[in-house]
Amino acid sequence: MHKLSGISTKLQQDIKLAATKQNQHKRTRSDHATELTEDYVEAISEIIADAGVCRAVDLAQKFQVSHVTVNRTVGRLQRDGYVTTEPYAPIELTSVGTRLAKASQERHQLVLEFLLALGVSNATAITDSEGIEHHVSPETLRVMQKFIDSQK
Amino acid sequence: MHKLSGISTKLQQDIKLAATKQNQHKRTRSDHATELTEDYVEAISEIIADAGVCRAVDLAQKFQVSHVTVNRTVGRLQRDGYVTTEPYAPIELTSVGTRLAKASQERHQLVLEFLLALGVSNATAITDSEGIEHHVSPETLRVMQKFIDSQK
DNA sequence: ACAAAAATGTAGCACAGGCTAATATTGGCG
DNA sequence: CGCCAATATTAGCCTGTGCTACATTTTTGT
Repeated sequence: MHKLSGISTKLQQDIKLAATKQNQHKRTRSDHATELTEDYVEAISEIIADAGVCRAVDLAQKFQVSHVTVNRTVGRLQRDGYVTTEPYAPIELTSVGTRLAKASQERHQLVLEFLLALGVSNATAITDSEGIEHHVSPETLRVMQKFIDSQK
Repeated sequence: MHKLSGISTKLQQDIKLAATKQNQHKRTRSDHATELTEDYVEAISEIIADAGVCRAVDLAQKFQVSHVTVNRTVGRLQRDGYVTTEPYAPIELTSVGTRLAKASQERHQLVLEFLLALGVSNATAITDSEGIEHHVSPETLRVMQKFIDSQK
C-alpha cells in the first residue's frame, strides 16, 4: 500500500479485505435518499414542536429550496409512509415518520454533543454534526456516548 | 426548544441562529456531487498506485456500479478538469485531480485514525470513515488530529 | 365581504447518477 | 492471421432533486 504510515499491518489487511468485498461504498452510495428523508422528518418534527404545525414554506425556508421541490419531496415521503398530507393542509408525521424523526434527532444531538466534548467550536459542531450524523454507525455512536460520559 | 437537555443556553442560541441564517443545510445539500468527485479521484489515485493504471472496470468494481455509469461519471470529472481520458485508454488524473485526491486521502486517513484512536473497531472505523470524511471541516480535522496525538 | 398576500399546486425543464441492451474496439493467443 | 475475451461506447430508459412560470386556494386585514 502507500501512505498508511501510522497504521498497523492488521488494519491494512482489513482495508484490503473491505476493498475486496466492495461492501463499503455500496452503502455510502445509495443512502442519499435516506439522508434526505431523515433530514425532512427531523425538520418536520422540530417545526411542529416549535410552531404547532409544519407547512411546506417552513421546509422550503429551512432547506433553502423552492416550495415546489419541497412539495415533491414531501410527496415521496408520503408515498414511502413517513408523512400524511392533504392539499393545502399542514404536513403531519405518521407513526413511522415520528419514530424516524426521534431516532434522527437523538443521533444528531449525540454527534453534536460529542463534537463539543471533543473541543470543536459551537458553530463548527453545529455544521459538522449535520453532515456527519447520517454516516455514524451504532457502534461509533456508542463509543461517542462513552466519550461524552467520560468527559463529564 | 425541546430535547436539548444537556446543552447550554448559549449553544441553543447558536442553533437558533444557524437555523435562522439557513446556512447549514445549503452546504450539506449540494455537496453530493463533490463527494462523488472526491471518492472517484481518491479511488483513481489508489488504483493507479496499486495497479499502475486505472481502467473504468476497476472503478465499476470498486463502487459496485455498472461500467456505463463509471464512464459517464468520468466524463463529468473530465469536463470539470479532474481527469483526462481518451477513448479506450486508461484514466489519468490532472494536477488538480491529483491534489484533490491527495487531500481526500489524507483527510480520509485522519478520520480513520481518529475513529480507531477513539476505540471503534477496525471494520466499523473503515466503513464510517468513508461516510464521514466528506463532512468534516478543517477545524474538526485539527481537533481530531490533536486527539490522536494526545492518545499516543 | 372582498381584495391582497401568502401558501399550494401544476406544467415543464435540467442535470446527476443509476440501469440494460446492443455495438465497437483492443489486445492477446492459438 | 484471425478470433475471443475484456474493455469501452452509444442509445435509451428511470428516479431523484433542483428550478421557473403560472394557476389556484386559503388566509388575513380593513
